[in-house]
Amino acid sequence: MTECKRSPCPVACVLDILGDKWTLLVVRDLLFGKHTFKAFQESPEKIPSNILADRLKRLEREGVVVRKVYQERPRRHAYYLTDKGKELSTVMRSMVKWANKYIPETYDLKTIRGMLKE
Amino acid sequence: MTECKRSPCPVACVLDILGDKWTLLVVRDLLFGKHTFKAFQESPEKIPSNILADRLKRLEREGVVVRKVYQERPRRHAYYLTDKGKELSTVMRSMVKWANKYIPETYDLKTIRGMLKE
DNA sequence: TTAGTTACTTTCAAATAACAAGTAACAAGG
DNA sequence: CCTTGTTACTTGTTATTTGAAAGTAACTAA
Repeated sequence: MTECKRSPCPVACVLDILGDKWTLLVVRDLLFGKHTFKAFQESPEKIPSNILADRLKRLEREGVVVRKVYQERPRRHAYYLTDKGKELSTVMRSMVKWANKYIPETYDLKTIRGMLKE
Repeated sequence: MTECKRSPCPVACVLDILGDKWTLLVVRDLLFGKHTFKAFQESPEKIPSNILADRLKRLEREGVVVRKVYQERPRRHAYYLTDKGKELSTVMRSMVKWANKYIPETYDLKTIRGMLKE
């Protein structure tokens, strides 16, 4: 079973998992304590529901996220980061540092955490 | 002039610039000393030429890259990272660290540097 | 019975990506 | 000169992905 990736470059491999406009925002929400489909949808960027469903599936397949039943009747699921997922916090923080330095009017992490809670 | 971004979240803003499968590979090549259109095309992931042209334009517009004439007759250009671009090395390194830990058979930075030189 | 909630899936036009081929501006060789 | 080669793109053309809206399933509560 040959794993089919573009190249053995770690950057390319990360981009095969996270290289799009939405995936890392879901990871951000998970890191900030959001766990349900609805909660992700309510974030300020307003991710379309079909894209969200697709990205959650992909993250689960990649072992970044696990899905757990949190309620029977009606059956409802919640999403959690695995250790692999949790360690993306370092990648995210380096991005935040860069953005705060070079992109005007971006909030810092604390402010964002506040925004997502409301 | 209201800047039109999805949200003031630094993660979202970074993804508006780098959130796709190719852009950060061009930045990687630049960090590793590649500077010409042809050199980027020769990297192992084989970026299509129209996508490369588009990404270089976008990176220039975002102030991550500058284009300089390195030869008149025929006129030829080379691309270089600005300070803003160079500081993406920290983001890239955090990705490499994560990939080396969680994605099997990814090379380390030194090996990749070697691959890109040949 | 009707409305509301959550977690999706489906539909479809529009945008984007991938692949192949073409072009411009020269240089070098025969 | 004329052809071949090189670099840096651009232009089609087709394939895939996206995004907005609407629909569905399985309930709960009024």
